[in-house]
Amino acid sequence: MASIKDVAAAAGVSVATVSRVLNSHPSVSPDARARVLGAVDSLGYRPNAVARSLRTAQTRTLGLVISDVLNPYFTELARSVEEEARALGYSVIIGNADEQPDIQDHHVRTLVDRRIDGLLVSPTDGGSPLMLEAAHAGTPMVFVDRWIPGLDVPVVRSDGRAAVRDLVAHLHALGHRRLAIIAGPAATTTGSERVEAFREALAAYGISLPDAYIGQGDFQADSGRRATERFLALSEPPEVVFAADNLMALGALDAIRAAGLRVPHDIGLAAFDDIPWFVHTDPPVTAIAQPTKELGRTAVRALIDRIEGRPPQSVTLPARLVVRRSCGETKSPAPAPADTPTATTSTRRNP
Amino acid sequence: MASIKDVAAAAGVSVATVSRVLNSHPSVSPDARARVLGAVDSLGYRPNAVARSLRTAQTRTLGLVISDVLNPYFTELARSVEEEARALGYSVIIGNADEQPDIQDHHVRTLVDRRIDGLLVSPTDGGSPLMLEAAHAGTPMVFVDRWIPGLDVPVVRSDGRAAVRDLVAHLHALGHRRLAIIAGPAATTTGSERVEAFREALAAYGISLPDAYIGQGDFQADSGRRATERFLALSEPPEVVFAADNLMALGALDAIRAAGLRVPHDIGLAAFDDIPWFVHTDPPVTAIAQPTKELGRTAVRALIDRIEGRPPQSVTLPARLVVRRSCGETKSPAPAPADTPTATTSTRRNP
DNA sequence: CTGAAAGCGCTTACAG
DNA sequence: CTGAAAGCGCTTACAG
Repeated sequence: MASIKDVAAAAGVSVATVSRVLNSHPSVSPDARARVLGAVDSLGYRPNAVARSLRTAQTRTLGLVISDVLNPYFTELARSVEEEARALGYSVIIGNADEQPDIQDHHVRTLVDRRIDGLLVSPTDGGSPLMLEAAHAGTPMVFVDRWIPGLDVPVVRSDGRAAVRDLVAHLHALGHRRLAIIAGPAATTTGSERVEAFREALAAYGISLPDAYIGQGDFQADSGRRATERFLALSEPPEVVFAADNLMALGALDAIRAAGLRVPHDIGLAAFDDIPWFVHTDPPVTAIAQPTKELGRTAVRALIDRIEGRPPQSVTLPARLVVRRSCGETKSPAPAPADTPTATTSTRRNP
Repeated sequence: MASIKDVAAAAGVSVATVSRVLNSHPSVSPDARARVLGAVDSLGYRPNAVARSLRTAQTRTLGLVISDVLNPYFTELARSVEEEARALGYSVIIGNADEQPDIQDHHVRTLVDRRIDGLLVSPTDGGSPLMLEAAHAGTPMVFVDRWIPGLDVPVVRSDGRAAVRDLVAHLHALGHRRLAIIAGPAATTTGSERVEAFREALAAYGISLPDAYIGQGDFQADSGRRATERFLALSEPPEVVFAADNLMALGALDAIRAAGLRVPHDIGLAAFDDIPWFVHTDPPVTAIAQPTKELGRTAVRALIDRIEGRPPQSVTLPARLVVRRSCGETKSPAPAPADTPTATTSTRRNP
């Protein structure tokens, strides 16, 4: 592959001049510029980004470590992050932790070794030593979705508290009183917060959340399945199960179906995180939708602010309830047609 | 951040010795090794991968350019690629082309500029000049899923021909004769091949595939919706619609629902590419499943073979039909229970 | 076993 | 406007 030396030789100038042309430095004669551009063209020269990074100490690359790529929520987040980063002149390298702290650490280490300019993380756990070290070592960092308390790292996330209250109001209006939740790992913020929000919302109706109605999941489908099986085996099973993410909801659907029961006739189901497929499940699933695309964009901007020396900001965006049919039909006024089929493609449009 | 010089100074040795310890070169005295390791530890030193890459002319990084991350098929492919690459000591940088040739080219260019060791591509089009150049310029390259004919680049893909024949046999047995397809872009191999496979399979039953029954899609949900609307507006609409990927099937479901029709009662639906959600749609969707995980693994191995100078091999793996209920119920022997709820998590297990 | 030195491909003061 | 030179952080023959 041609190097800057080859270009300089072909153009009959020094490598310094080639570099200046390449970086649109003003003081280059039109003649030299033309000769360099000609040489670049005929040699098919492309600057070596590795060498450039070594010299300038910046890679124009962002790292994104997410908990699980197979989770459509994170896929959409990753897409929006990459889109915004690209628009701002950065590339992004995605690391998939697969909800495993050691894989997460592997990615963080690799990313830091490659000297990425900044790191976007949705931590899988409460904070491994490596993650804490990275945060303190001064790698510009921003948390998205999940975060680690006690660190001086900006957080971009959404607040589902109000939406969970709306959900509980909806369930209560439908006459449901025995309400259970499948929680995520307590070590994650989204794991514990969603349970707390649910518990508080129930309390407002004088409903308690007994331990038997708290299933311990890990945000993966299998755990949703197991938790639901346990609920169904109870002498008094819940009337509605609220899964703290979409994969556990999928597992819950599996378990309910395997037990020969029907949603919502025999048991209701709701989920945190909305995805296009929920419009098409049997029945369509009532869910809490995060402003995922906006979250990704905002997180990138916050990180780049930090990288470029501007004060970064933590941002919290509201989530909203999308009522469908999986908890039973509302008898009263029809629910707002919030999700026409076009919901599928909403991710393709800018708000 | 500490550099190799700092470590050398702290350990009282030369940078050459530090480098030898880091790369487990045999000829280092135990004493020197211990002092270096101690210094590395106390300084929290991590080698700069950028500098190392510049020097060794290898990045131990693979590029993967896929057509659409939001398509669960590609997400799963990407995951399997990353997993296998990691196991073999490589990182992977994913570029999402979003089915747009110019974005695809952007990623190819960026990846080549970063001097990735090899490129895995599922091309969005018939071959942009840049892609052809990259292939000829000697960047080790392997095509996955889709490929560009006429290039000397190994291809790892799956053959759906037999599965499409099984599908047509299934539809024929159910009494369906008016069969339509929503095709992908003709410029992609998977776009054209699936139509041809379908046409051939129909021919075996003396059924023709009229132009009106070929919807032109682009592998995105919206195009599936529009094509289906057009089918439904026909004076003689098809009895079954076969979507060439899962997103267009989702769009078809939308259109059918919007028209107030039911699947399979009013119209049948089948899809190429199986995904966990198809078990839970209303009704569960009959689909052709690719060995996606295996495809990703095989592609990585082929690419690394090429990178490390071993002769790489093209591989074609068979796809298989998974019968569910979206084309009507089989009256005769119940279909094999190929997809119990555990299908959801099958991607978590090794075959 | 060890170190001095060259060099990977760039960028950027510095001097002219 | 231009070039010679230093240097980013490594690795690796080469000589001892």
